This record gives sequence, structure tokens and C-alpha cells, in this order.
Amino acid sequence: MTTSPSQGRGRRVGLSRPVLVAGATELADAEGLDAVTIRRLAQRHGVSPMAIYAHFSDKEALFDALGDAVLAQTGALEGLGGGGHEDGSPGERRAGLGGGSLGAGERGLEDLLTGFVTVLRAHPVLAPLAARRILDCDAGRDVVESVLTRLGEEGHTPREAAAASQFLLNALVALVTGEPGRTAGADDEQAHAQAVRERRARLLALDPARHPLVIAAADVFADCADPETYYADGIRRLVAGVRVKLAR
Amino acid sequence: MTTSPSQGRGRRVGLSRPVLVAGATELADAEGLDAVTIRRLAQRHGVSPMAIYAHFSDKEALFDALGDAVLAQTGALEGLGGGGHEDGSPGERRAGLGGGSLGAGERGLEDLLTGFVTVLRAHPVLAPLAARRILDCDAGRDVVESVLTRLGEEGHTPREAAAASQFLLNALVALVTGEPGRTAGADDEQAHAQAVRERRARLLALDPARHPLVIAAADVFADCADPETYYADGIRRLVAGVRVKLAR
DNA sequence: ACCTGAACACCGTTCAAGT
DNA sequence: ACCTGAACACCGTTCAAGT
Repeated sequence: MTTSPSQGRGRRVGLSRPVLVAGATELADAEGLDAVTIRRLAQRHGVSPMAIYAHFSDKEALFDALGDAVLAQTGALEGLGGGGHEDGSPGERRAGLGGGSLGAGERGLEDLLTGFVTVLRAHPVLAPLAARRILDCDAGRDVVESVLTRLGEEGHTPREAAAASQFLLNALVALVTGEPGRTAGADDEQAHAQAVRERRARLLALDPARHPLVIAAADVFADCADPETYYADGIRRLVAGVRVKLAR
Repeated sequence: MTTSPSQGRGRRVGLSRPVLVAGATELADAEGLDAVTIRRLAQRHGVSPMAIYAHFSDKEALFDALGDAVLAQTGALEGLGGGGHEDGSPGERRAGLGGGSLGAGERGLEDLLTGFVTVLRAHPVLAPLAARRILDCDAGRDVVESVLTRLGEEGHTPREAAAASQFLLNALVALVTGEPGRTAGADDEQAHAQAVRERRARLLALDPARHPLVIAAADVFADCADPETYYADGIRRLVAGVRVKLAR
């Protein structure tokens, strides 16, 4: 993401964890997670496969690092960990306790989730890896800590807040991985559009007696026409759901 | 799932798609999705790897069939497709139009989602495969059709209902794959308990200045003490979120 | 001390040979 | 016509050999 990676044979000078993570991320973005292979990563950096093991104990460690790297991007966003500088008003931390209405604290939670989902959207195929790592790296825990803080301000008990944060963050990953437009190996715009068209045609060819509503919704299912609205609405619904008072 | 599969060399008599799907499912449940391999599946049924290709064009087709098989289990549940015979009252299909309160139609949607999540929970590692296939097999489309019906009864427009159903079903998969107790290769109870203990200890060892709330919630994050409540609450929140009137 | 090539035990899949 | 074994092009990872 920073500089163009070594091409052809490539110089083997700058081999390091961050460099390899960047290379693996580009590989994943371009060709999917299955393309992220120790051997291909090594080849990409003009090095023997075994050189990778100097930086990652095994493939699982590499994948963990990919998830961690995605989560680390949240640090560059809004006031997550504690040193943010965004548009949100910085002094509303303790406001809106227990309120069910749309008060000041609400905006904070929605902004937080919007920022997180933006990070996940940058590398959709890595989103599941990030989800698995959220409690296993500082950046991920910072996100969770922030969400727990907001939920506590809204009057949730620690247990409730913990369950709710799990719910929220997992659902955000689902939003990203389940985004309608998503096509596995759609490198270019052309292939994507073709896949969407085929998906739509397949739905429209269904038995109208059995699946009338699915057919009527074919356009929505085939492609995500407006991702911004898709995510904004999803987050609105999730936040509203979390605010529901559960019977105990 | 039906009968015990061929063991040892095994008889190669009953080789068929359903038999292979059942074998692959047992393999996935016991050792994870990575253990589902053409070669291991063949060996398990006392047959050459190439014999598998008589029933599935390639590995992707096998995985598709695994997802479809999970979704097919929804047919054995409540009144999903149209010929159900469960506890729910059968005549409330057209009731509760547009109501935002907790009327008759609501119970229907929650029951529907509960049934679906129960099916997914039977084979958690296959849940993502089922999600990808939901619009590509009849059983999956029946579920979607039912959800769309309930949402329409509640006054959603077709577009809204389509987006909401996507949201709901993806979130359910997230609920299952993100269930706290989940441990990758935890065959027995022993290994699971050990993994939970380690996870908890790791959280408790964090810096209390940076992650006080995460530490306080360690128990909730380490294990899902009460799955029934976890899923019931999650579904309640999701349904409530879907009922929210979005500003347009 | 470090990086490497060869090797091992696996993959999915192709293909020509066997019955 | 069907199933198979050998083969090919890949994997992740181990290990002893090179510099």
C-alpha cells in the first residue's frame, strides 16, 4: 500500500514483517485469500519460500498478521483509542446515560461503527481474519474498548455491553462479507458487471409461483447499487437493535 | 448423518452425492473445513480420489453442495416453504400489516429466524457456505421468500424488505460464526474448556489502564455461557433493528 | 549466523490406460 | 462405459547442506 512492491525478481533488501504483510494484502485483494500462499509471497519478493519463515512461524501467523494489519488501520481514523481528531464533538463522553432516544451519545456509537466498517471495506476478503483477531491485538481491543465505553454510557451493564459489542462487531463483518455486489474473483469492472447481470438473470428465471418476492427483489440481491446507504442503514438498524431493552 | 459411513476400506456400493455430502459434513464437523479434501473424502469411502469427480465437477461444487445440504435442513423445520406443521398458528399470514408494536406477525419473524439459526448451529463451520448459497438453491430461497413475506406484512416496501432480509440473514450467520465459545479444532470437551481458560487468562493479563472494560468483560468474551440466551437476544435485537423506520 | 535447495507429505485435477 | 493409477503442478513445512 505504501510503495510499489518489488517486481520481477525484486530486491531482497527490505524484507520485513510489514513489507510481507503489505505484499500478502495486495495478493489477497487482487486474487483472493486462496492466492495468499507462502510460496507465492516469497516469489513476489524475490526470495526463497523459507525466507518467509524468518518473519512468520507458519502460515497461520501470517494470516493473523493480515487481520491485525487491517485492525491497525482503525488507529488512523476517528477518536478511537483516545487521541483522535475528527468532526465529532470531543466533550460528549459522559452524556446520554440510559437514554433510548436519539441523543448525543448515539452519534458517537454510529460514527465509531461507521469508521470500523470503512476500515473493513478497504479489504473485504480480510474482514473475517480481522474479526477473529479483534481481541488478540491492541488495535482491535481499542475498538472493542471504545464500543464498550459508548454502551456503558448508554446504561448497559458490563455483561450486556460485552454481549452487545460482540453482536455489533460480528454483524459489521457480516455486512461487509455479505454485501450484495461482492464477487469472488472479479478483478476488473467488466467481470463484475457481467457477474451481476448473470446473477440477476438467474433470479429472474425462477419459478414465479414459488419465489415471487425473491424475483421482485432480484435487483437488490444481484448488486449493491448504493453501498453508502447499505452500510448507513445497516449500522442504524444495528445500533437501534442494541438499544432495545431486553426482557430479563 | 443417516447411517454410519463405510469404515476401514468400506463398501463402495452406496456412493452417491448425498452419501458423499454426509461424509464431508462429518469430516467438517470433526476436523474443520480444511479437513474436507477430495482425497480424504475418497479414502473415507474406500474409493479412488477420481471417483469423487463422478458426483462433483470439482471441489467448489462439493462445497456448494455442503451449503445446500445445510439449507435443506430448514425444510424439516417450521412452516417455512408452505407445508409446515408446527406450533405456530397457521392462519396469521395476512395479519399485522405495518404494525410497529409486538403483534402477531412479529412472533412469526422471530420464530422463522430462530429456526434458521438452529439449522446453522448444527454445523457452524458450514454456516458461511450456507450463506453464500442462500439464493442459489430452492431451500435457501424458500427461507428468503418467507422472510420477505413477513417483512412485507409489516409494511416494508419490496426494496426495503429485500435489503432487510439480506441484513437479517447475514447477521444470523455472524451470530453463529462469532459465537464466543467457538474454538477451531476443539474435538472434545476437555480441549474446549482449556481453550476457554487460556483465552480468559490472556484477556485478564491485559493492561488495565488501556483495556479496563475488555478485562471486565473477559468472561463473556472467553465463552458463551448460555447459547440459548445469546441467540434469543441476538434475534430480538436484529428484529427490533429491522423494525426501525429509516429516514429517507 | 543466516539463507537456501532438496525433500517430504500432502493437495486438486488431468489424462491415458486398464477392465 | 466406468473406475483407476500414474502423473502434473501446486501446497506447507522439515532438514541438512551451503556460504
